[in-house]
Amino acid sequence: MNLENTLQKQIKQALKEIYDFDIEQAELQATRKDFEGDITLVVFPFVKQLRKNPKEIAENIGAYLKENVEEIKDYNVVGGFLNLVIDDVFYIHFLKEIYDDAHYGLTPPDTSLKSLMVEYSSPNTNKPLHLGHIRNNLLGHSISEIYKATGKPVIKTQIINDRGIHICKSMLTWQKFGNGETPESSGLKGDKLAGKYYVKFDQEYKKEIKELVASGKTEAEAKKLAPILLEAQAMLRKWESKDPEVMQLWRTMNGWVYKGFDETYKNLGVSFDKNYYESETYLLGKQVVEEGLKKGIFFKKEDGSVWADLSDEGLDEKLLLRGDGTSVYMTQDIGTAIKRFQDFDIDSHIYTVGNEQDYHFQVLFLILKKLGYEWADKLYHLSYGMVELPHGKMKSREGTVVDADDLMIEMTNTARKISQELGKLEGYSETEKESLYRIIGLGALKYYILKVDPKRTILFDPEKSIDFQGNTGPFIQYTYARIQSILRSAEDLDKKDFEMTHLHPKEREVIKQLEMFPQVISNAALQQNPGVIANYTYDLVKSYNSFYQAIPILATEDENEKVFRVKLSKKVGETIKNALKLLGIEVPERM
RNA sequence: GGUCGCGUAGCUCAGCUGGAUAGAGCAUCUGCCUUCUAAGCAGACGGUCACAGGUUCGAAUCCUGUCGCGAUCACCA
Repeated sequence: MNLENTLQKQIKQALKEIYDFDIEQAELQATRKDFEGDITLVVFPFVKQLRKNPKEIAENIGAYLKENVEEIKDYNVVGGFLNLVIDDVFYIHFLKEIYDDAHYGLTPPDTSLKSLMVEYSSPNTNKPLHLGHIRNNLLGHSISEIYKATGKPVIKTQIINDRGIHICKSMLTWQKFGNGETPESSGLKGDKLAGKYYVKFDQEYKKEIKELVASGKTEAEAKKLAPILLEAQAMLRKWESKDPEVMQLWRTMNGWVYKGFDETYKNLGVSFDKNYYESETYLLGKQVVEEGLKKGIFFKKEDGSVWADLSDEGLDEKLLLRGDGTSVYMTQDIGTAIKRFQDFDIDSHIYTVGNEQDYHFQVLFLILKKLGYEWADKLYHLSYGMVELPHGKMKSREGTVVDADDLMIEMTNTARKISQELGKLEGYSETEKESLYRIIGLGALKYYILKVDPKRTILFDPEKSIDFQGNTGPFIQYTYARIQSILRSAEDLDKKDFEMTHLHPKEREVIKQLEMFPQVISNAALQQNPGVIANYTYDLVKSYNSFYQAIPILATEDENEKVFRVKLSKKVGETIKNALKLLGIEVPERM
């Protein structure tokens, strides 16, 4: 039983015995730094019913707890706050207790639970990944890791938007202007090559619009009549009728793109257990919608289009099938969701998708509920804010995107530059150094993005580099490296035993941070917010650094204390590593 | 216009399931490397928690309204 539970129980007992009063839950919080104590009970909530003054209640409970709970050494009362002082021995025992568990805080996979599916990334195959995708991927990957750490089995997936007019645009311009260019012949990554022709399409399209407007058409007409657009639309129709030549081109170009994506994913450190392809799933929802129509859940309009009426839920009517019977985005997502619950033994699903689609998911979940799927209540939209540049949103057609690959390279370069200036890597081979620069550079990038609450917009200024000092990934990694340095010279001290009864305040502070880790993980899962882990890790590291700087470790005279401090350091290092792993951040042995 | 989200120090962000005097980092300034890695530590400066009401013993946190920013309300995905 942990301390918090013990206290809850004893406080209940105290109120019962002293005042014959029952409570559900006592309000406990960490004691503010300016007061003596570790845990504080807020007694205000009882004041009204007990008709006693807060100070008196707090004094009585305090005396009772000091008497009956061995971990409580002392107490003091400030206003309606009962500050409890925990015995150092409790914290010392606590460290001993968790010391041998290398997975402290992490719950092993509970195979009796059904899995959670997490969808993220979900790119279009006509252009490379950019900073927005990086945020998406990091969030999806991290939330998967966090759930796993709570014991929940997780299946990671993406839906690849591999069909549609946007892909035909790239295909068409490649056919017209590409002269057979391939990733091999051009040295370009496959996704970059496809993206190049997507941009080319837009340029040609704009040129044609200009010409049409010059010849007397209105802008609106010109946009519809531009020959290159008509050609792309014709290509899409050919694709839908499985024209062999178009299919061949489509497969080839998508193949290039997948290879490019794989490289980016690998560099970013994310992966998927199962890929879904829109070309294979886009027709899935139709049947379900037609059945829903028969059951009267949906309705048909005069032109034959099918709709869901969500006005009872305060929303509008939503189109599910076009007048010509073809499906729309919503129809596909209905089908895909159902298929996923058929394909896998899952009971819940998280969609990592930008907040511009909040409405879409609100509607999707409602419709699935109307269709009677009991799992509809366990669908979540992990909605995150856009990554904006100083001049607004990124637009791939206008070339104002921050490319994912370029950014990762740039971060690695910055790490290299800083590291070389500091010059602390004597004895490392070039390969080791390069690997280290990558770990640090990506650590900075990932932490920078994940520490922010997902729902907030991130402003990214390419002119200002991402920090490597202060509340950053490298600061945390640096602390880890420092600890490893100590352990390398500590010989076998970390395996010895120690006896102690008193702690330095800095030591206390560090152990108190360690104690919070399991709770932090479940909080992060509950809030679906990796930032909770990031901020916790930062606090842990700050308290460790303060300890590190204030008191000697290896130079400690007393053998017991020395062993204790080495073990405390090792445990902090382990926890940093485990916490950063939840963010997809690696940890260096030196830096 | 309807709906949803956001607004905390010069900048970037915590805190928001109500509790004590609102916290970090960056930037600016002061100290600390002949002792375990200075990507660090100790400290100073910096706030009308957008604004106005309300609920409460207590509000940055909950409710209502106003203002500002953003998203969305496609037979696009």
